[in-house]
Amino acid sequence: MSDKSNSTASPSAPDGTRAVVTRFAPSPTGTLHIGGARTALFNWLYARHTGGKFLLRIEDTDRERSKPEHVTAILQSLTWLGLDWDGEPLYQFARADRHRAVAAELLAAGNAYKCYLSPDELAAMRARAEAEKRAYVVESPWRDADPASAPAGVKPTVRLRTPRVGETVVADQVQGRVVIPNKDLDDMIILRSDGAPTYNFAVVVDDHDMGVTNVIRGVDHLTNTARQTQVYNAMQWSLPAFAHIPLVHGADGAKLSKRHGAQGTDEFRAMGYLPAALRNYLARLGWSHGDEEIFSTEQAVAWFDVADVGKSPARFDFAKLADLNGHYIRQTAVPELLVHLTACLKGIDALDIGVITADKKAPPRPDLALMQELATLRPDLKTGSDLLAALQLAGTDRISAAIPSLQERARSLPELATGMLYLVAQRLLQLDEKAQKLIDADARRAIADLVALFAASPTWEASALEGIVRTYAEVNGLKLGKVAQPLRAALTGRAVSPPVFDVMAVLGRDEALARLKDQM
RNA sequence: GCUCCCUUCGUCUAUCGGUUAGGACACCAGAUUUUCAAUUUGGUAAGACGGGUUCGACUCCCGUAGGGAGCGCCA
Repeated sequence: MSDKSNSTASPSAPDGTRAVVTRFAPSPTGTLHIGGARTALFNWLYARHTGGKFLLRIEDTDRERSKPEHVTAILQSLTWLGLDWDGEPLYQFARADRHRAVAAELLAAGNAYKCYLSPDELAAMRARAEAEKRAYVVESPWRDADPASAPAGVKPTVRLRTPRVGETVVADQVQGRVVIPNKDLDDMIILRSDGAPTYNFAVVVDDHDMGVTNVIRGVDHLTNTARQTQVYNAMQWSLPAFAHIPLVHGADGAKLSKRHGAQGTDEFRAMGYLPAALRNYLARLGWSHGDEEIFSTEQAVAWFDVADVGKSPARFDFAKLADLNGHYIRQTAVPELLVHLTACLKGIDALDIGVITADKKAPPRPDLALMQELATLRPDLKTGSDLLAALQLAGTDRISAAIPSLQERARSLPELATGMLYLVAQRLLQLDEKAQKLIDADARRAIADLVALFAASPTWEASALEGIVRTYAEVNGLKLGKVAQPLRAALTGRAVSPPVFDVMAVLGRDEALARLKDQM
């Protein structure tokens, strides 16, 4: 991409219109925000829908805050989400010479000028504007001053010479026609005094050079677009189509932030959401296709259009995400689920269990719930990786055997793992309060009777074991629950678990009998 | 403060001047059930407010209120 960055025309689509090129342009100052993930998703969906290209640009011009590890993390998150990009990511900082060259063109054509206003002078102007309750609009005296009168030894910024009268119109595919009077738009700085290009300028040059036809980004960039439009006009470049999508808010309606429990895509992975579920949820947040709620990525690609994106901000609803996630967990085949589970457990390593649990209004953290449960059952296991190792010790075939009965009740991967804890529990099992209550004198007698019957069973299949218990209950005039619940308590240490006979089958004859005998 | 944007059940949304205002999540109740889920049946629940325009407004216009975003030599 970058080697032919001066090309202005994008390839033509078969029908003669320009082929669509979208881009996602994160700045690597942190991990991928969930709102950014949605922006990326919309760009990706639109590109795939139209058969166009989805490009990536790393906006790393802030040398202080940009970090290579953030680039890696962002790319990993996009990959995890299944959003593949075309070509190599473009690094904005590497293109500073090109940006300066365009600035020089603008200067030569008289569309930009050198401004010798100092930061102090600007601060004073802003303070005055605030005091007089006016909008802060810089009117540089250098716009029309004689360059010869420039102060010696002062490095100027370069400002765009923008129209003083009239208006700049953004024809937005989501927001509609947004009109901003030019008098409210001051002459933006395109080159800092150190020669570094500014964001609003670099974006235009890059979008143009990359052949971007459709800019889909958050509404927080709407006013930037007016400024960027002025750059396009000054260079006589054709404008891309703009679509400014509403932001994602937390449950309280404020912009999504740390206080809402999670905002990084990596955190959602640790919480055990499947990429397919997150994709489905995110797509449905602000966009709709009739009454469709659950749809495959292929369907989303087939249906997606920026015209169907709403204008109002949407609140993030963890309950709905969890419901969707449960759906996708049930849909996923065991081997694939195992892959996701492994990755998820590894991600729980660094999490501090002590944090976050205080706020009642905070969204549920299945990962933390898992760790708390683990702390009571196996205090020796401290991290998700420890648990993973313990599970692997129990045997992959056992894990696989345990999954089918668990996946239909789990709404997240950590929940799935929580349901597996009976596998790694060690004798003597620590029964929780509810489980202890289930084991009374009657229960002990029943367990003793059943242990004898089980021991005599030629097979250890769930159906056979169930037959034994059903017959026993019937003969003794007991409800099945009266017998099955104590078994559950003895086998898992909990009053809630997957079906007991599945549990017994997964544990195997020796371990199951031993746990039962422990409670006689 | 200034500029711009938004407003249908608790939440995400459908509706594109004529509907008993639909769906999904959540919630409540019933069925099913060895627990929890899953499944299934049913239920509660909405056009912010006030004016217009119109035979007729959730839908178009104006105002009010509430909410959001932007106002850097950050991105």
